[in-house]
Amino acid sequence: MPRWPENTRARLVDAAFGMFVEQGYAGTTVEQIATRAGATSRTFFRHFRDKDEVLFADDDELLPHLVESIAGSTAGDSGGMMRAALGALADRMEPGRPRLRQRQRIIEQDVGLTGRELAKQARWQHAVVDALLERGFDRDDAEILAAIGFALFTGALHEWLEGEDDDGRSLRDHVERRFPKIADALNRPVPS
Amino acid sequence: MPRWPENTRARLVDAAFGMFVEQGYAGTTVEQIATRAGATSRTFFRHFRDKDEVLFADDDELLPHLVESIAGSTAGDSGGMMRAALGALADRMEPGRPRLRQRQRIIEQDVGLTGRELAKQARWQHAVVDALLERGFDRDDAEILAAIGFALFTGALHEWLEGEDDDGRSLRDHVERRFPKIADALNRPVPS
DNA sequence: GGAAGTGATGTCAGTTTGTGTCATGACTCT
DNA sequence: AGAGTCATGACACAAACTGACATCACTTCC
Repeated sequence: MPRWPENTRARLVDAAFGMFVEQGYAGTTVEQIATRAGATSRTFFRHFRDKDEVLFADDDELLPHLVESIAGSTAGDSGGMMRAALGALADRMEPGRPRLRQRQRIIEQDVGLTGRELAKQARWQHAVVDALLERGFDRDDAEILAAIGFALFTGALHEWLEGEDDDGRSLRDHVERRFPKIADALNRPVPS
Repeated sequence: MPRWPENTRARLVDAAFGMFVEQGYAGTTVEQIATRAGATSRTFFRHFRDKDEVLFADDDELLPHLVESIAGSTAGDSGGMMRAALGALADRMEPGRPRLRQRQRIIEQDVGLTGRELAKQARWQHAVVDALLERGFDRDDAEILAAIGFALFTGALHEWLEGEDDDGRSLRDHVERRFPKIADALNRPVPS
């Protein structure tokens, strides 16, 4: 059914990651990416709103799962709930470590990219707050819970990305290690 | 001693805010800003790295005060310490409400600007973590405290910005109202 | 008091990002 | 076979930046 190469988008993503790693983000041109992928810069911009978005486009797949984890949780307290939800998220991210590490290094090169990553996290956090509200928490509690959860998760994520591939420590391990430290902020009963 | 108008930078900032309010961020050109300020776009880019930065340039003045609040705090527990530091920060921001509100509305228009604002907040949060480490907290505690503090402060900030100028509720009021909600996460003794 | 800096600004040409518009040509459907 | 679809290419263009050089009021030093 495909009339065209069909994987153009994937080829563009691969080319972009490759060139960003080799030449840095600012040092590579959309034109170069497109050429390497056998396409035109015009085609690049049809697939991705801007040069940035090639790094963020496939990111939002995980969010629905996270929200659903919270909506469908059977834990009795907020701590168990966040633990289960963030653990499941960690499991889904586990196989992507090499690519995520690459991506992380690219993003750190550029203030704009860093900002966009944070904006994405903020969107996620907001979605989690909504899910918690839906679940019956009041707004202040929901916001604090989400803030703590994300602070914890991003801390764990960075530690995990800095580790070696064969260090035997999963992202889930990193996440769960941190939970006891914040136990007293996370021991509220889930509203009935 | 000034050989040139000397306030070029300030004129550029004023022109930029004015045009962003009137025509939106994306809808105004650096050329237009520069012309309105009686300058050239080349001059604009000599004062500000990008079009964005005219909105963020003067922002980091407050950070040193915040860090110093924490370094010099005499409170005995983490809650009192954060309360004093964030309260002092709120006081310093109080007079700037109209401009801050303008700025907020401009930033909300654009994903990139939102991201940059978040990146700035992250830098601040990181500086606060460092200050807490310096003060003797362990890293995990410092990160959680800073995360909670910023979540609380930005929530209060948004509420305050949405209020009327004459509603008699200071930013400090908004901040302090939120403290009791998170008491159990903020009752750790300051390490000796 | 004049010569030699100094430093913010202007001018101009060029690259890169991003968009609007139309053409192309393989593929689908009837 | 003919009509329509649709991802892509080609071209032109605006706007965001950058590098190189010129200017010219003012300072400094002799």
